[in-house]
Amino acid sequence: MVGTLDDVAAASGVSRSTVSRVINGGSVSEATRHRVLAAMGETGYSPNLAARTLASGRSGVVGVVIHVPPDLLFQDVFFSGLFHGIAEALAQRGAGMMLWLANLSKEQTLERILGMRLFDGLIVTADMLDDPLVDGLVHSSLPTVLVGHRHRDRSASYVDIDNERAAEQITDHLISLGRRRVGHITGRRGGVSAEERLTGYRRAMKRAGLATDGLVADGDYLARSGEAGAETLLAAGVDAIFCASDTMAFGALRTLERHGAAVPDDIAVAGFDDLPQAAETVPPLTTMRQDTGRLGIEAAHALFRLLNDKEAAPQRVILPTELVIRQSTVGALGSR
Amino acid sequence: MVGTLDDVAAASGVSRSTVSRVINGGSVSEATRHRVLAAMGETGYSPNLAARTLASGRSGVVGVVIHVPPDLLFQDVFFSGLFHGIAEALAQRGAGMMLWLANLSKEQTLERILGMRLFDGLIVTADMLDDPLVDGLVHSSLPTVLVGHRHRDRSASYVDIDNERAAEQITDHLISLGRRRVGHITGRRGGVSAEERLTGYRRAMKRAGLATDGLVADGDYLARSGEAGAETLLAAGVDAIFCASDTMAFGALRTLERHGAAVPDDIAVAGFDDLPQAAETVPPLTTMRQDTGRLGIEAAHALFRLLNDKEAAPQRVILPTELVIRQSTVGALGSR
DNA sequence: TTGTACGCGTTATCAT
DNA sequence: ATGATAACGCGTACAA
Repeated sequence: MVGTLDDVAAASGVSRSTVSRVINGGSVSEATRHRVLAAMGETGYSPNLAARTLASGRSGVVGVVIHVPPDLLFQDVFFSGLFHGIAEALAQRGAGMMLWLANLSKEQTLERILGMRLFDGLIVTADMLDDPLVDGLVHSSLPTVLVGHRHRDRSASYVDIDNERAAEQITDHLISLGRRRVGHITGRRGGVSAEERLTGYRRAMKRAGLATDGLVADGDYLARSGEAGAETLLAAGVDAIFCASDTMAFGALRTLERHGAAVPDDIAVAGFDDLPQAAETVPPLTTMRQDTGRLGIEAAHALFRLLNDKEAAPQRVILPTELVIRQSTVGALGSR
Repeated sequence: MVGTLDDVAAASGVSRSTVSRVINGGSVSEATRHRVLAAMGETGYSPNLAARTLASGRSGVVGVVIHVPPDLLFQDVFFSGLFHGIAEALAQRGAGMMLWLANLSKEQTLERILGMRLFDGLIVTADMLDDPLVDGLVHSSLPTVLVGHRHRDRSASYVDIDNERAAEQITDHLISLGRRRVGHITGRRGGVSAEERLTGYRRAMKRAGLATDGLVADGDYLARSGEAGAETLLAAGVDAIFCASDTMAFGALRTLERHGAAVPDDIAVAGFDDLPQAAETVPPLTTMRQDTGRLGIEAAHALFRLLNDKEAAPQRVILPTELVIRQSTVGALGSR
């Protein structure tokens, strides 16, 4: 038995409401506050979340929805970094975290989450172009922050990076080095980030007057698709490859090495993410740095802003990315 | 507005209690049940978790406590597999999952979890010899299932493998191949699994009349410590190395290759876990298979048994492990 | 500053 | 089989 508000009230000789006030910060005289606090210490009282939620409508719990196959959460650094950031930020603010992965269908997940009516707010990954789960959540009455966003989410709250611009920038870098047949290995097609990076790549190529026919290979962000993509692009006779993820770039490097193609002399290679390993490859990988942990933290903070101010406008946060130039594109020139 | 029990009652012309009965399976006539169900469909009603929890004392939510640094959750396959299994099993049973990692101190975590009084039960990893968090949770009034267990947890509910016996078995295998100076690279010292595997290794060696002085190198389950440990053991002149994890074995193999030591001719190598990559190393790795996903599933099932039967005895589940013999210990002999 | 009284949405007990 | 009605533990107008 942990006791209730009434127990504390009885123990300290005041009414229940007074105890409630010292907990929630109402105006209480210093003397009684002291007595109540003492009583709370003895009984080891702590408020019942269910009762408090029922009475106040706030639970202090936020739902985190990452509807991807659970193993992807661990394989794909984007998700693990993101998750890490969210967990940390929520814990710091004393919020509970309820997690939903892709163990159920999107429809089931949606129903359960909205049905519970327990959460103060939601953090949801939104990378699929067509996603009934995200649609349902965004249009629910719950304060929701998306990680990533589709065009239709323009009026929602979200945190994201500018994928298109980042891809354009890294492609520009390749072109500025004199590369003309720049290939691209995409991320998971149908995903917003993949499509936008592809768009950015295409735009840079077009602006430089370069064709992209046959220079795009579909990937899925994972290493094996990088190997396969490089194989394809090698046959297409590229002189540079921009991979939509570092992980794919690692795979591409392996393929190129197996084929005896020199990097960057024959073919320049660039990735996206700046994973820790990107600095350790041979040659070290040029890439676009993004901080996925920060993305998670910002998502949590945006949500808190929404929760603390009912009138708050939708929160939209675009985090910066940074081109990190290493030897996989500039050879030894760039260093020492 | 999602509506309340009263709304449904009004819409279907029955009392609130009757609606509650059709939801929770009381005895209701087929006719009224039908009307109520229809009304629920229209209003899109779904019960309020907080209210239900307050009234019944059951929330349908279980707390999952994996108090390790969040990045370890992703690096260490033991945890990711475990987590995966737990998430899947809970989702299947329609239970919500609230997750606690090491974002707060153990004391803070303990306080928050017990303070909430929202969970029906708890699943907690227990690998540290001295862990106030686990102690507090086990001694709380909440039904709790441990993953792993210390000696002092003998009377609690847990799922685990027999680490000591498994280590003994794999060491026996090495000895049976004629190896005499079998070294061991341990897991995280202070962890139950690491200590027990060490004990099992020592026991097998002792029984065979072999000394272990200078043949034990401390590791931490991760690859780098495997490299370092192999370095040490190489200098100690071993003819076999049993690593407490596959990940460390991968590191050890790299070190041995760098030193030009032939595996298994000069030095036999064995791991623990049977990760997917264990079959892909050169040579393929002999190892002890354990199914960490299954461990998570069993933990969830054990908890459900506890929840469904208040009188249930403590659940104790020891999952089997399996010695998988590959070329890293038997060379080409074992195959084709 | 403090206390009273009601409501939050359910479940559960007791009549009927 | 069904319907009142009392908890469940807390927040909060409102009154004092």
